[in-house]
Amino acid sequence: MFNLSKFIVSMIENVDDKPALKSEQSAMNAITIDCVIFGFDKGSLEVLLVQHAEGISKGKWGLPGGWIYKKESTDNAAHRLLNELTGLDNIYLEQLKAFGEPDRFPLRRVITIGYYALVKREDYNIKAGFTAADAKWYKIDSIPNLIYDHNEILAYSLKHLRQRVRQAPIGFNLLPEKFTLLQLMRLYEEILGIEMDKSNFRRKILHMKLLAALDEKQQDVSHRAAQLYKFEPEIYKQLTEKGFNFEF
Amino acid sequence: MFNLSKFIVSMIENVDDKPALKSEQSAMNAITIDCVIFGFDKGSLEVLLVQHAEGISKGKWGLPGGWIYKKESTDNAAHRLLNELTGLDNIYLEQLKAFGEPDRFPLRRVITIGYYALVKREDYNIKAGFTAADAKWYKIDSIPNLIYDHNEILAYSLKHLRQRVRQAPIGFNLLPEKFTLLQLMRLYEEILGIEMDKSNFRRKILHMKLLAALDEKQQDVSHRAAQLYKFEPEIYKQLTEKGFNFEF
DNA sequence: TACACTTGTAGTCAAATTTACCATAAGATA
DNA sequence: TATCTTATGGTAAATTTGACTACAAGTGTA
Repeated sequence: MFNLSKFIVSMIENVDDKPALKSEQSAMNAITIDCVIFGFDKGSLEVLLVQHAEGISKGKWGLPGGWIYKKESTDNAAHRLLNELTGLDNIYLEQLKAFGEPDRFPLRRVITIGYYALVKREDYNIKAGFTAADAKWYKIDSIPNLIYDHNEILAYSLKHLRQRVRQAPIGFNLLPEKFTLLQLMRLYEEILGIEMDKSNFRRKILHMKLLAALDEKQQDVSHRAAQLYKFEPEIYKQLTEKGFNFEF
Repeated sequence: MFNLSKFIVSMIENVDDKPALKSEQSAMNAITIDCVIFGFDKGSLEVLLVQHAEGISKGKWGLPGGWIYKKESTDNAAHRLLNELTGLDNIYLEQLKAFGEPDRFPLRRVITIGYYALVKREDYNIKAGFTAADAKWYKIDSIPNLIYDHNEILAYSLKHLRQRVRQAPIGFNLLPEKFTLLQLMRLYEEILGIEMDKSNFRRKILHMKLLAALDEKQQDVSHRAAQLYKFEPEIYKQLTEKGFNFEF
């Protein structure tokens, strides 16, 4: 099987020895992209990390990343790298910021642009095509020591996510298409690290009119099945145009 | 007089002809910094622009910017450039994001990192040392066509400022040390483009306990002099640690 | 001095929202 | 049937918001 993460990481470490890319594309050589990929599984917020297979940091984990082709935008590069890693398209992806400490990369001066992505674990599990030895989901409260400044990038992205999730309904990108109100609440509780009241959360979120009740209920649960809802991007769009505030 | 903005801008345009920098420092060559410098004067939010003196975009205005030395962080580079331009230290400065469209710079592939700064106009007026022909404050509702993607960077920074100003009390950086509540309210009105109620604003902002009333009143006004206040960073720090929400 | 004018400051009150609860419903399981 | 778990609906007090009124403290002027 093609070992993707080894490929991605080795590109960076070996840049001084050989052409940066095995691809036909020519890439910029002082600037990279690193992605923090968030997932949500069984009540826990997780991050997808890849393992270094060779070089000075062999065996250590890091954020997936890579180089930017000269003819693509940085956003495109991030999408491309994400697709190469997970097989997913149309992922929610946003730039965080550039990380530019002069000594962040040991071999030479490389600035990296951090991105963060939110993926639905159900989609990911189906399409991902590499072994667990290469890439692995880590709970955010048990992240190992990462290469370079990747811990810093991760910490920043988490801080950013916590802020962002209060401003816009991006949390839905971490849930399945159909979800219950309690699932949604647990997601917010986990991301924000707070406890909420079921009943009040319910009233508040429904009052926003962002959710559409489906004609369906939860299946295979050993208790009363909850109503399933889906997120309505259309309505969100309408509301934001009128200056809408998404808060808890 | 040393023409600073000509210096700054020419560095970028002439990079193919000669060494990028007239300085002794060596700089990275595919990545720049551009700064959106906000000021607040007579009730209007303004931005400091510099004029191109030569090259293909002679006479056109743009954001002040420059190159990053190999041995300095991007944040340092932004502070240094800002200091070279305005003579100011300790300016409030934050990174926006990297702008990486492949054709944003016409001559070759250059990615720029956008920063935005908030300056007190009173400080600026004292120390700035170049002619009005080089650099000029523009009201945000009458920005001319700028070089490259600088209009886009400016638009993004404005959007960002509007969001940020609701999250954290950064607006104070645009006001003098001592200010009245009405001045502060006008600032928020201008930035957010809304109208507020004097009395309610007063109640709300004082309730946050972020302001300290000074033993001083406004001078030389032809009406009842208002109480002067100053911002208390200490208290803000305490409050943010407890999870504090700054909203209007 | 009296008066109008401007802005600052305090307070009121109804409406809306939040918070902390409680109560019941709807299943599943033993 | 009894019991357990989660879903869902509701209530009442506390708090916050928004619209508005009233008055205070100065300036400038007739």
